[in-house]
Amino acid sequence: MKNTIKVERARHNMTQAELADKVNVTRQTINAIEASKYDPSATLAFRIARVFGVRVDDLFSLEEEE
Amino acid sequence: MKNTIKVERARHNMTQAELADKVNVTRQTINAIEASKYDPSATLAFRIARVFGVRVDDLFSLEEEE
DNA sequence: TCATTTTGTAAAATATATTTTACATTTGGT
DNA sequence: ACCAAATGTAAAATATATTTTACAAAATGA
Repeated sequence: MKNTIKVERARHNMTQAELADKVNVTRQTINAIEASKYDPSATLAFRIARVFGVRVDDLFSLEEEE
Repeated sequence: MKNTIKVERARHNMTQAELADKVNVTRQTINAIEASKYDPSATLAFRIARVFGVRVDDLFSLEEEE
């Protein structure tokens, strides 16, 4: 799972903490997802996409994990 | 999280077990997701959407959970 | 340079997804 | 009615996401 959250945050200039607030998770969760440390739940993926007004498919992509 | 997996399966006439196979999870996982017993991971959501050739956004939707 | 905000990271605890095994119910065809 | 395939479901085990607390490093502005 890759994603362009960092880019969207820049575009909307929003901090990790602000985004975390809006989607009801902790800052660390956003940080970890941005860094691809682990994948979000589908629900969280949708919430984040909604904040930026983009489709989940445009924000995330499946980088062939085995 | 709602989804139209059952419809897509019908359209492609594919069984839960077949779909499970294609996306590398168990039949029970597909069954539970169809029944909205729990939400899939984003990765799984993408894999399922890919099988049907649709966008994640078209297959799943966020039915305002609190 | 100093102070403040933002980001990176980590370990332990908790919540949730997924597997495994197993059985019951429904559905479709004959 | 019978048989087989498909679906529904459940409990315990395991994997993975997310929280909490806490600190270190980097970035930004004055």
